[in-house]
Amino acid sequence: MGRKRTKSGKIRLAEVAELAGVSPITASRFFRNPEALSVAKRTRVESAANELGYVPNLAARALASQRTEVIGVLIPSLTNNVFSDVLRGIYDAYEGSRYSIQLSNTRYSILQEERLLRLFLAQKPAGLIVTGIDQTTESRAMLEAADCPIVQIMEIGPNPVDMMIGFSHYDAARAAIAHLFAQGHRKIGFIGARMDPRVQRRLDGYVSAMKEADLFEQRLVVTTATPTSVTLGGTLFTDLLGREPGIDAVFCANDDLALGVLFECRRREIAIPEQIAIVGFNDLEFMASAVPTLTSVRTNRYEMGKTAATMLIEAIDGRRPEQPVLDLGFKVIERQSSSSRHQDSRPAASGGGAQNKMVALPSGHD
Amino acid sequence: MGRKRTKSGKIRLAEVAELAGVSPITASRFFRNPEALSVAKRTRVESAANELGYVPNLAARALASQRTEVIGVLIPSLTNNVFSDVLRGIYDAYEGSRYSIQLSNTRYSILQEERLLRLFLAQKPAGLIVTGIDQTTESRAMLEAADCPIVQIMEIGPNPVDMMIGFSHYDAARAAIAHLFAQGHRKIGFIGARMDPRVQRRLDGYVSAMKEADLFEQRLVVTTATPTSVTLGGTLFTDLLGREPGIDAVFCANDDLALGVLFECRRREIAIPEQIAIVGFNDLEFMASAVPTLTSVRTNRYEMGKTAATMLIEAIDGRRPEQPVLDLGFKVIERQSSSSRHQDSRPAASGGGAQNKMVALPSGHD
DNA sequence: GTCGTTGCTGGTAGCGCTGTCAACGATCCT
DNA sequence: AGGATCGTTGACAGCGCTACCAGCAACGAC
Repeated sequence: MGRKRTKSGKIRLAEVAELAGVSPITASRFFRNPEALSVAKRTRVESAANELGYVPNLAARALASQRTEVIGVLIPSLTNNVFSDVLRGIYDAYEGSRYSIQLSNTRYSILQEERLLRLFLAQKPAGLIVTGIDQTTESRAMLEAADCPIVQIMEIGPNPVDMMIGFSHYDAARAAIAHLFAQGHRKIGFIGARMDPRVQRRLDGYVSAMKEADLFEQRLVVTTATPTSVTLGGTLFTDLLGREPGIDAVFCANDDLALGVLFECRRREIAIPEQIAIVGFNDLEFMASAVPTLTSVRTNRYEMGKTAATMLIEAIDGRRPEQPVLDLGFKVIERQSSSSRHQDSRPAASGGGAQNKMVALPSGHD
Repeated sequence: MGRKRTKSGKIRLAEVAELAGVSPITASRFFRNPEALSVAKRTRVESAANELGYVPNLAARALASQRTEVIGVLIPSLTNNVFSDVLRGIYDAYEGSRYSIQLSNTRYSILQEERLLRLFLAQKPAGLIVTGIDQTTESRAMLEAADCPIVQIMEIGPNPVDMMIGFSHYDAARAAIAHLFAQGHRKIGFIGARMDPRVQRRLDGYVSAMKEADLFEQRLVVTTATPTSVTLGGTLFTDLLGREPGIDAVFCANDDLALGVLFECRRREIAIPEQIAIVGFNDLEFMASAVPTLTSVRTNRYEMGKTAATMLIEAIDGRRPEQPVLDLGFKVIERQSSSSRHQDSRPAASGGGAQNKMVALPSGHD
């Protein structure tokens, strides 16, 4: 009871209050809701805090207030370029806000995701960002029972838990195939790696487009559960050529694979796009400077992360978006690898909310 | 005072203790040091906790124990492949441990790093991982005053704050140039982007090697503060060719730039390696499957992250490594792009602790 | 002049857990 | 047998902050 000022050299709120000549609770309010103080006390507390170099104890705050200022982020991979762009957007959006990010890696396992979710929710996060729409039943139940805002990112689908931001991988794949059709290609192969739910939906889009044109054959599809890589692109393409030497185009489920195909074609002296056209997915930076330049489906990954984080913060602060489901769309960027005219960077088909407009959830494909 | 059992439906340690028929403090000990309990009580508490689905309140624990189980990680970039590999190693090492990771992005700014450090240290982290050895004086002082283990990663140098794990970028660059000399190259250009301290040291290594051979010329060096990209590799290479058309090799400060150079050469129909040899840095996955395959300096990024995290946890638990500075070394992976013999993947020079052995800090270059 | 009403401030009482120390029986040694 | 030691357990008192509610002055409406 008799303790006073710094007991172990560290500055507590009580010290700040004492220096400012106010009660601790008034000093506390200064940090949470400065407007509630009179201007005189506000400046007194502020200068006292600065003078002492006060930094609040987050653990004490969390314990007393029964909530944390932590945002949980669950992503499947730290390595994949796609997620690093999303993450960058998320971190950028939180810059300067009072929230901090707790990142965890599910390694593409929904069981791992469930385990992490349980851990996160026990600490009462201020909000949660989760990847995709394929949670376990248990995870889904926990998410719905959670009393914090939640954003699902990377794709859109029916029945959002709360908010959702992404685009239709299915439609994007269909647009890529439509582009190849428009260029006169018919025997179009598909190569995919990892085959997580989003890659699977790209495959579904490919299959549906091919079936509609009555061109689908199972042997045009080569996939593997192995994580993606450039080298793997070459391997899968070799496999595809072995099964069906007569293909005239390849749709790659991501750009790493597409680059691998490019190199494999070079190795085999296959002319691109004359003999085989290539279309990738994600439009990573290198696609535009490859030789030949590579067509890809551009996705707005950075914006996705940034917008998700922004929406989440707004929702935490009580300002829920009028439209909780946001389709960020995609755009087929036509380049030399699929253009008979050898032109560069002509935007072709696009879909969803490509102009970053808020749009209603398009009727899902399932 | 009169409260009892779940006040708001949530399970506290007190509930677990009550169900197990022990005092709260005994239940608390079960989670921190199970060996201190008799086997009978241990199993009783364990089953009670499982039955109730107890999850400890981390904020309360942190407040009461005056320490957190959070490891702070400060890295300059989330986008750069190099750091995502390191991060993956760090996250893998923490998997299953009781620590959690708090990641922050300094954006290559040592002032930002200082700000973040202040924030982190105020929360009494269990340990800290920081990138590089170029902190501000203020940051350095804070790190030295911190009462938690600290690992500096990515490079090694004199005067570690505490522990250190990395390799000599200077020596690695010298080895790359030595390799090019051995292949008969003399007019060797350097291209570099971002020019963070580690890239700068690679440049220093290049300069010293060239000067020793009396081959250095300022116009062979093209650098920019712009962040790296494949496209930028082509641009810088174009610039270099403009200044000195007679170059016979390029040492690229990273692999993205090298890939850009490869494409630019293809565009200009410059034969690799006959007309110009290319050497990259980091040995990213795609280097081995490019056409031609690209020589690079392999660095052990994943191991670096994993080992750093492991060392840190050990140190937190009181088992300090006998050798606090660990040189993970590098290896020049010779491939077609710099080999007159057109062979693939012949390891050439290597340096530092390339065999993952603990080695003493080699005498620094500065 | 009285009665709200508003704006600001402070006191009290914990949030859920753990550090410290004391107490206890059991075990060991001389 | 007596004392010392060890292993195990529990009581107490906070950790630093905030939720809640009460108090008080200033003000306006009637």
